[in-house]
Amino acid sequence: MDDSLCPKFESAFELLGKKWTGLIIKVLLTGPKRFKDISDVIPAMSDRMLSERCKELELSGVVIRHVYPETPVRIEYELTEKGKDLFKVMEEVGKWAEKWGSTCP
Amino acid sequence: MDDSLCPKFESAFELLGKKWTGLIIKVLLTGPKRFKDISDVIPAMSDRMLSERCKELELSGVVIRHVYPETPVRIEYELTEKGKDLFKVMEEVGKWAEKWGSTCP
DNA sequence: TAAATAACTTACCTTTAGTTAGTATTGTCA
DNA sequence: TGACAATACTAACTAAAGGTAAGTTATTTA
Repeated sequence: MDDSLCPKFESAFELLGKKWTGLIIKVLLTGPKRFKDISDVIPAMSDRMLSERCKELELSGVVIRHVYPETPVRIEYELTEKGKDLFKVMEEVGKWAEKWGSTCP
Repeated sequence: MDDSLCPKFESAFELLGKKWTGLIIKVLLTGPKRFKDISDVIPAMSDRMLSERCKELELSGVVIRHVYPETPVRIEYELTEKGKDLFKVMEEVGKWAEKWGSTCP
């Protein structure tokens, strides 16, 4: 049988298999958020990382960055359709996490 | 509303949010595999990484390491119930990857 | 006897992530 | 007015993770 991995699957995990990415997406599934809002929910993550991940996620088409030219300027990050489509993935991760609590067997 | 992240969810992503982990689990979902078999399916990953990840996955109760004292000794890695339970997650990642091909919006 | 295979380990170096501090812009407080 | 605070970053530096290549042990095959 063909056990070789699908390249699409591999590239999905280039995204999800990076530190913080999953958590950022999870947070954005609750609606568009400002930089500060995301960083408040994930305090262990540094601003530098959040900034870097947001750029990567924008590049890969998972989030859009909205600039509202108010005073002071407001910037929001929102999931695209592609991003919102990760809902099911996150839901299953949530169920698994709930069931197994993680760490101990 | 409470947007704070569940610690269980966070710790799930300490596992999945690491390079190679997702791919190794995906491979093991097709059945128990030897070290060499896994490394053949994921050629971009080094032996050092596979060795390190296998230990981590064993520690977190996702895989069991079977030693068959034949000559030469045969070692197989198999998913535990906890590991097999990630099937749904992987299935959803697969669907998403299939739909969005990854990278371009 | 030489070379090969499985399952790792070690040493070394590069890339990624973490920490701390700083910047530009605007707003608020005394 | 002047000091301080908030937002959304960036820069500089250190620490940790990952990559590369070679070595190890035991056994088997040519």
